[in-house]
Amino acid sequence: MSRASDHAYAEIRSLILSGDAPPGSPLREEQLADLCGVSRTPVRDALRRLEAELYVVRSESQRTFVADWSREDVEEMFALRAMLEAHAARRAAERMTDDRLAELQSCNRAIETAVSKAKPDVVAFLNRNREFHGSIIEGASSPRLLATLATLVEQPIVRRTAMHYGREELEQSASEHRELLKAFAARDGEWAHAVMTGHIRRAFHAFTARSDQESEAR
Amino acid sequence: MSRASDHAYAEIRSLILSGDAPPGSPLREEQLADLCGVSRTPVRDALRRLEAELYVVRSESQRTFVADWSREDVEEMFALRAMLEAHAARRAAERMTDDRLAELQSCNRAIETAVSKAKPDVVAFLNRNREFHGSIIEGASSPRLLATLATLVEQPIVRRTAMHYGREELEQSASEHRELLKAFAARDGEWAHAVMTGHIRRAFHAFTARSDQESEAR
DNA sequence: GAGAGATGTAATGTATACAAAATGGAAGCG
DNA sequence: CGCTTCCATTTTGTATACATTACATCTCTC
Repeated sequence: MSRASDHAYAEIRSLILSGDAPPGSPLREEQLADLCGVSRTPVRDALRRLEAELYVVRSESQRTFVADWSREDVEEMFALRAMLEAHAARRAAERMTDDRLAELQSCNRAIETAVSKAKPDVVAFLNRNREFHGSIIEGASSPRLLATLATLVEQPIVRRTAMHYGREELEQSASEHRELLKAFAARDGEWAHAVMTGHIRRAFHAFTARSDQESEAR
Repeated sequence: MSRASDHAYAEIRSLILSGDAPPGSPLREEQLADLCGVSRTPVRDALRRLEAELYVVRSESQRTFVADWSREDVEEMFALRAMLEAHAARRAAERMTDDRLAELQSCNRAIETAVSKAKPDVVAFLNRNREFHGSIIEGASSPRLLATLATLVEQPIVRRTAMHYGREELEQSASEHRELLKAFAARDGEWAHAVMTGHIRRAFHAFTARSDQESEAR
């Protein structure tokens, strides 16, 4: 897409992900326009995209706010993600090519490298992890599914989960990916489905445990 | 939402659903603006919404076209819908209130009335059917799920499926709804899940059979 | 003093003009 | 004769000004 609109999208998204614009805080078009150095038109465009991707919500009076996810929302999001990604994993296993398998293996090696460092490289983990899951969805060869998933997988919550991962959880994640690769190598759809379900469910509980811990700290 | 933007949305959507703008045909902003009697700004807004709801697609050069669903796309859409609505049905059954149950029963009575007429009232069927499914999704009490589903359920394909239903298929659909109501009355999540899965799968096969038939006719 | 209504302020919605980009066709070249 | 390149035209992107709507505060009445 065009420059100004893309720039506004990236800028606002990063505001949200960094926490500079915390959940529930209002987003005024003119303020964002000034911040990005563009006019309101591309900002409105960016906000629409962010709304479709559930980063922001609009009140009935059309004011925009950073999305605030309740515990139930998060639970439901993980449940949906588990269903959808497990479905994608099954389809991907049934359609697995040698090329894609090699790509996935190489991707997970990069994840393991990022994790095994003295100070785990969480940003690299996140990027490679997204690449890994994205490649599986691609391998399911259903573009509509892909579009639907992309809006769920790329949620702030997911990123925050991993941002707070400890080494143990990061290694667990990479190990689950290895299991998934075995299922793919065997072209076993049911196996891949089951492993992916477990992978997402574990991530859910890691998130819940972490946020309970944070609540206590307060 | 505001008047002009809403109007443009409704107008363009109806262009697509009616078939006046067939799949693959280009949608030019200025032309649509003239048609709706508004400026390009609200038209752009409407197109963005329609894009998020998969009614239209944008080429890499940002031109907009009416979405063209391949057979695989349709198959995948139904598979996702089955998963998601069955999930919603399970949750709804587990949370079913007497009020909602009564509402659903009344809704399905309206469907049966529409179906049993000498000349089945397909438009009424469609509206009530959407109400029925919408109420179930609401009863699942997970707003994010609802938003995701709405984009899938309201697809042109779904509408066209029913538009081509014969009396037998319409009655079958109403009868499946009755079965679903029994599962809800029993607050049996698993039962509701199973019935809903069958309901959507049958709709899928009704659609495939119908479109195969149309292909032959050509 | 409390509540309802009005009014000013601040936000979003819309229209229009201009800028940039892409497409398609024509002309020139091999 | 086919291909490429360039230019005209069409289409979308952006900025800005103005209109409209929502919100908050203030005042007036009970």
